[in-house]
Amino acid sequence: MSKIIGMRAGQLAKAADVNVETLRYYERRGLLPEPPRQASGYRIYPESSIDRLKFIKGAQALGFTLEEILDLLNMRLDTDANRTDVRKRAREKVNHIQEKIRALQEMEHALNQLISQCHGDGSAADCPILEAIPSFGTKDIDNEV
Amino acid sequence: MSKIIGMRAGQLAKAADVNVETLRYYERRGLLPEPPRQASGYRIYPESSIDRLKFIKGAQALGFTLEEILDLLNMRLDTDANRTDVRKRAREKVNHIQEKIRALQEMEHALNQLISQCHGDGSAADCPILEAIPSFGTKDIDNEV
DNA sequence: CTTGACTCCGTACTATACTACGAGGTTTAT
DNA sequence: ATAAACCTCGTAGTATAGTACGGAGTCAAG
Repeated sequence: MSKIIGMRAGQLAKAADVNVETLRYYERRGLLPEPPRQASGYRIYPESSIDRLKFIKGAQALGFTLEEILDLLNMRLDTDANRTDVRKRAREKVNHIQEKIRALQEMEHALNQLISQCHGDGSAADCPILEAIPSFGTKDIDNEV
Repeated sequence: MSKIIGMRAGQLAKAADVNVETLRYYERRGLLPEPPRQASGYRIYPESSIDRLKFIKGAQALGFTLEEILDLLNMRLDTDANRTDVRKRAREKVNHIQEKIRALQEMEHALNQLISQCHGDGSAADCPILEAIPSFGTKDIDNEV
């Protein structure tokens, strides 16, 4: 008797540090493909689901919406699109990501300014942050991927 | 007769590309300081409000919550905290930002992989993305600032 | 001196992304 | 074989971040 390899909802949820309900939610949203079922109806997830969930969580923390993440994940599956299209869309996403990186670097720089300007151990009343970064936020960073 | 310099809600909203209602919402949340009022009760915003709003919008697009942004903005105003504390908190935020940058760079790398692997002009069926980034998402990036 | 655009306020509604609930069936350890 | 633990589903509730509404007051142009 060969046992089907894979994990159940609870195990996956624990491994990826998400709520079990979130798995169903992502399945509905198309972020997590419908896994095979046991005779009982129980879902059996492959190990790779853990990485997929971590990818989703990571991308979210970077300001991508589930919609955008879906788009990222499905890029390779869009068989209607030809490779020229995929490359074009990928390049757009790269640009968008570079914008985000640039903005984060400005923020990092501003905080480092704050750290160096805010020396000694007195009151913090005069330590600036927004003032340290007049350039930040002047370029539009929207969430379009 | 000297006129009070500043802009009204509608002008600020337009300049910063946000909804007028959002201004009131941010005011309630403490993200936008309560501006002075005209005799009529109309708010008069200083020019600097535009930058503040753009900062907020930019930070949001990078995955920061309003709560976290408030924390960033108020860092310099926390007169209870001493400079040693502010520096410590700023360093934590810098680390967090560096994590985000690193993750975005991985994503960028993965997309560039996709672009180079997905050459020619045939079907996009076999162009990978998640597969191109086995390492992505293995390190936790939560939203704690 | 009126008309239209703008602003005020409280409150209610919406979208996104979960998260919980409850009734019932399944699996597993004792 | 039975109880604890787990899973199924639809549906309902929550948190965050706006966004809209509507009645009333204000301001500027004609």
